Amino acid sequence: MEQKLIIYNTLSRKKELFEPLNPGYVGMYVCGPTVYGNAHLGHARPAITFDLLFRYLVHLGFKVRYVRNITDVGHLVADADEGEDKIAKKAELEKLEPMEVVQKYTNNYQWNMQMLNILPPSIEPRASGHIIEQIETVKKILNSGYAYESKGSVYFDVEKFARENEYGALSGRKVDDLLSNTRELEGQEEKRSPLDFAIWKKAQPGHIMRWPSPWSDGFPGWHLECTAMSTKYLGETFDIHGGGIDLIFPHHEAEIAQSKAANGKPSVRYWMHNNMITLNGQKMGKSLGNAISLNEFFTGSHPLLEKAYSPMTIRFFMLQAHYRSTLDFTNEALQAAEKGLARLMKAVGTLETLKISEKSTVDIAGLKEKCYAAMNDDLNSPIAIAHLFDGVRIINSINDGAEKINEAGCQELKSFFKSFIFDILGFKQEERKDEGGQEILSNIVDLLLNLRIEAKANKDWGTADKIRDELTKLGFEVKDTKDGFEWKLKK
RNA sequence: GGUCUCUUGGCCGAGUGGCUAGGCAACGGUCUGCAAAACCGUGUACGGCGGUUCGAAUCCGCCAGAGACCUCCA
Repeated sequence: MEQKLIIYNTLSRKKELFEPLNPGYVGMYVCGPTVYGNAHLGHARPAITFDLLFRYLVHLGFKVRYVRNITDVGHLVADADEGEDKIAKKAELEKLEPMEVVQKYTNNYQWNMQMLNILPPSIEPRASGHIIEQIETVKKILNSGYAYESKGSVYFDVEKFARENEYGALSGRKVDDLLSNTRELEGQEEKRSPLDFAIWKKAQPGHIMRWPSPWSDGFPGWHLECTAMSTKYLGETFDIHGGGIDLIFPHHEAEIAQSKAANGKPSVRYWMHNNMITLNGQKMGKSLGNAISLNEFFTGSHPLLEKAYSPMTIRFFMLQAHYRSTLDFTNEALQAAEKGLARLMKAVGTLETLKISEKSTVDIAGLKEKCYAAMNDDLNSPIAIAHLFDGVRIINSINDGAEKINEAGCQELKSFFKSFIFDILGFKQEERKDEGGQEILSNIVDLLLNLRIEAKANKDWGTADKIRDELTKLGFEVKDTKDGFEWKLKK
């Protein structure tokens, strides 16, 4: 663990040396998806960002517990007063059990993540499986005096909390500013202040997702699950909390307040946030209606896509940008990424066949150092990848005889190059899909046999026989017919 | 309206006071009967106008444009 990892902490707005609470161990929590639709390109960004962090921490020798939740309850649809949550609404539309909807999209998400070669987290807890913990958290917050019950719902008292604690540090917001900006929404008379948010919500009569609690039959508030589950699995204070930059306010700010109110101390030491994917300069988001699902990327079935893009192309595309920058999606950029990745992977193959020389003319140790330096500087994967392409040039130059490498250098190059590409950046060799392979094969055999007909017409019996004999050797049965040929593949 | 961020060569994207990533495309070369592929090589760009400085894409100010958050959102 001689590498010094620096990460950007959203809370301090500075790059800080990462030092875990318990030496050698890291606890990290990342906000996962709300499973009410297929995962889109935007979901891939935090998943890949924090997969990179997870992989790198493990590579450095840390023992990491990585928790990424599945939100399957509690998020309210646009109007807070309706009390109808996203999952239930979708269930109504699709005439499915809420848990059926949740399962379907959870499966889809996990499958997409697997395609992207994202390692499964250590624990993937579901909000619906932690209702008891969330009720306990509500009780703790009530006991600390920072929440109040109102008509069966329980609200977090933001103004009281802010008077006695720091509130808004993560997002840089002040309570006064927030108050002056608040829109008046209907049906908020249960709350003392518009800034207050529900930590327990009484279910309306028609609401299907509901659980008993001391206050009402209802469901937990939409920020509470992360507090309850991170505390349960990582402790009251833990190292890293990640998520999309759009979650900073109000979600993460609410989490900070809830944890402090419930446990009396700050919960998270390093806050990390990935930036957004844009499409034609606009944020890609489900609610904006411009989200392209990962399934659509993998199959090319979206009007905006010129072709299908493989999971590894998408992974490479994202890692070629820093996680804290916005990344603009275009077909051109994705196709550039596809070609670049192919060149990188090809060099990995070439690496296996390099000729060893007595002396070495290349500096492998320096290259390796630069790659680590890039990763240590707030996971600068684009720089690391740039250096790996220097490695590609070195490998190709050795292969061409322009440079030389000795046995030790070659071993070092192989081990570090592969560990960066496969273990840390998480790329994998993709097999070409064999879809249409049969059709292509068939076309090729037809092509050969048509050539044979030409040869026969020219009385070039040598060529004609050669084609038939070679095909036979390969396992084909070729028969001449009156007006052409027939063939089939034996076995 | 409030808060914040961004503007880099044909495209995507790093960097951030002097050493001027990388990928794709383009161009040149090697190879090849020709072509393709592959490989090697080549690119002084940082929105505009001022200022600070020996020196600025990098710091400061103004202007223009774009975006994010303020509401569910990755």
